[in-house]
Amino acid sequence: MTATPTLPEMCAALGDQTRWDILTRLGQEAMSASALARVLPVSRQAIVKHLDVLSEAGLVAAERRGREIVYAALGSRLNALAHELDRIGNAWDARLRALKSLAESPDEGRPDSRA
Amino acid sequence: MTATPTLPEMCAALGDQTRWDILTRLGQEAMSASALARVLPVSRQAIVKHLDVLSEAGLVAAERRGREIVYAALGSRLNALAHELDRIGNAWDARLRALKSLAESPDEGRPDSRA
DNA sequence: CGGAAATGCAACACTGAGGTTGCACATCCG
DNA sequence: CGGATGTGCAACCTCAGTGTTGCATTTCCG
Repeated sequence: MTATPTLPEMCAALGDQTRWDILTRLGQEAMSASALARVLPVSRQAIVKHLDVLSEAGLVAAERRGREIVYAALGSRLNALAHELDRIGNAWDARLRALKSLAESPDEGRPDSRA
Repeated sequence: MTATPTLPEMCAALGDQTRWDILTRLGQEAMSASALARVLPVSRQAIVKHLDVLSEAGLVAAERRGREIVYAALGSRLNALAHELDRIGNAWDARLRALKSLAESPDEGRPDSRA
């Protein structure tokens, strides 16, 4: 979590099936990397790397508990991303609607080209 | 967009800076691959590949106009993705809140607090 | 018609993401 | 203490994604 991750970085962090597998588990129950490795069909080291990426994106929180480190999924970052994507999507569609209405109503301050 | 893209697939499509550059342009103005190649610092072929990915994800629409193919950014898919991410994020946080309240008041735990 | 402009197809190169294995180090528990 | 158990670090491998170049093909316009 060096700084606020960029939008592509956030999406890239979420663009991997294994990471979603991890997130799904962590969304149900906080657990350690070793525990995840026991449940998922990948090595612990791979899990650790994914957890690093997810942590960098602010999607998981790590908490040291004795000799193990327990991770939990954080919804807040995901909600923030969702909000941003929603805004962008609305902007695109607004643009499309504007173009469409312009095409459908030719007398909107546009020189007459037909009659 | 053969079938509904999976969540990781959608995010992966959005996990590239160049594709965001393309989407940003297409969100402002519909244009062809060649036109994009003139504006962006990558070759037309690279643009075409990215447009294929974006099209597969349902994020852009292609329309043939004469000898060229004009692409436009579609906000609807992005809004749908945003909605899904928001739901998931809320679920995670709900889980966290449930655990926290459970830990603080072990006797008054409620299994479901849905409104 | 003839050329400019756009797309389509294919082979190729390079980098990095994802994954593995092996071992060293830390930490808890019986 | 001593053995599990968990984490940390590093070298290594493989392949798909990103990008390039070159050329063939389609399509419009003067």
